[in-house]
Amino acid sequence: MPERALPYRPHNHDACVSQALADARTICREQNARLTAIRERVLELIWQSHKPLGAYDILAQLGSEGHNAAPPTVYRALDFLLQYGLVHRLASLNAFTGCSHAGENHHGLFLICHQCGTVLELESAPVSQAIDDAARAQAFQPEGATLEISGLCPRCRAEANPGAPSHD
Amino acid sequence: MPERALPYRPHNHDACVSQALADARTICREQNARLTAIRERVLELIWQSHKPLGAYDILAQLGSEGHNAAPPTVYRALDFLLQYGLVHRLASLNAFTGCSHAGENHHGLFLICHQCGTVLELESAPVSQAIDDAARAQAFQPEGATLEISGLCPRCRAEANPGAPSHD
DNA sequence: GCAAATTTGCAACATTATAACACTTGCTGC
DNA sequence: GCAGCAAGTGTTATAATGTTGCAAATTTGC
Repeated sequence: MPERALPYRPHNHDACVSQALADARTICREQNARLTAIRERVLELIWQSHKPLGAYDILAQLGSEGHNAAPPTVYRALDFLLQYGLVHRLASLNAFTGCSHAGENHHGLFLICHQCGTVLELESAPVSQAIDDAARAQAFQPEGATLEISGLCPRCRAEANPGAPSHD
Repeated sequence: MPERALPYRPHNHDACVSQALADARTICREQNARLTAIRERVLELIWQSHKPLGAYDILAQLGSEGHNAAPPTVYRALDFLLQYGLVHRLASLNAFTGCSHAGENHHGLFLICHQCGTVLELESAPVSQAIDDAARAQAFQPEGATLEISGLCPRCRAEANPGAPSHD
């Protein structure tokens, strides 16, 4: 599997989108789930950038392209996409972002730039392990995680402090 | 400093509350912040249990005791309490919980029982470290964290599976 | 084709949070 | 004490986010 492009660096974003859509189609086919036109369109809108989209942003975009949808339409599509792990909801932003590890059954760790809004999803075994240990130490049985880190992405960091070297 | 009682175990909860209020008064005095009647009352309501409270729950409780407040009153009190680290907001629940490490300038890790609603706040150096490492590996500069783990607390685990031994 | 199940459309509504502006309270310097 | 100012509170209205319930349309399995 090819390394995915980092959202921070310029990349052929159309390729991101078509890859995500192709993955989604595969996953849905395998699980006998129906990736209907609306669901696919919502997924595509979410993938239009690496910035999370609110449900009402999606609604507005659908509206501006003639599909006059009501909130439940969007929320149902989002529920479906969440259920199949194709998108994530970012609780700290009330917004949705495309899942870059679709099909891997994971809890992501999200790095959210409060400057430009870009989100990078990571998997980190050490983080998962540390959390699991901490929970176990309290006899707590973890089932789901919301891990959202807010800060400055490398690009915005560089802008804020142009002299500093980049460890990129 | 005495070990704090665990929310999961029966404890003298009045002591939790009065400790929290005393801490709050100290912190506010030190920082020349005004812990007014409303702010203190909101803090007390939040500490009434180890279950997070929604802003509108607080509003309702204030109402039921004759103080007919409007949403901004509650949200302003909450903003104040958040600012001085006396409460935390749980993004995954849209609710507020008392900070059990007030004054320590920290990001908590929250273990949220989806059965009984109880929340335990932890500090975990290994978790913080792992997250910091993961962020740094992406040249991302972390500033704030939302770490909320949903699962089963020991008490509810025991109820769900009475035969299992407790590693308490 | 047809019955059943799933999906979508739609209207209304619920919940969470904020804006704007007037009024009150408490502090500061004199 | 008290004028003047900043901080805090009250009140109304409204914005933003998310859900319920039911009917119509579409798809699926047979």
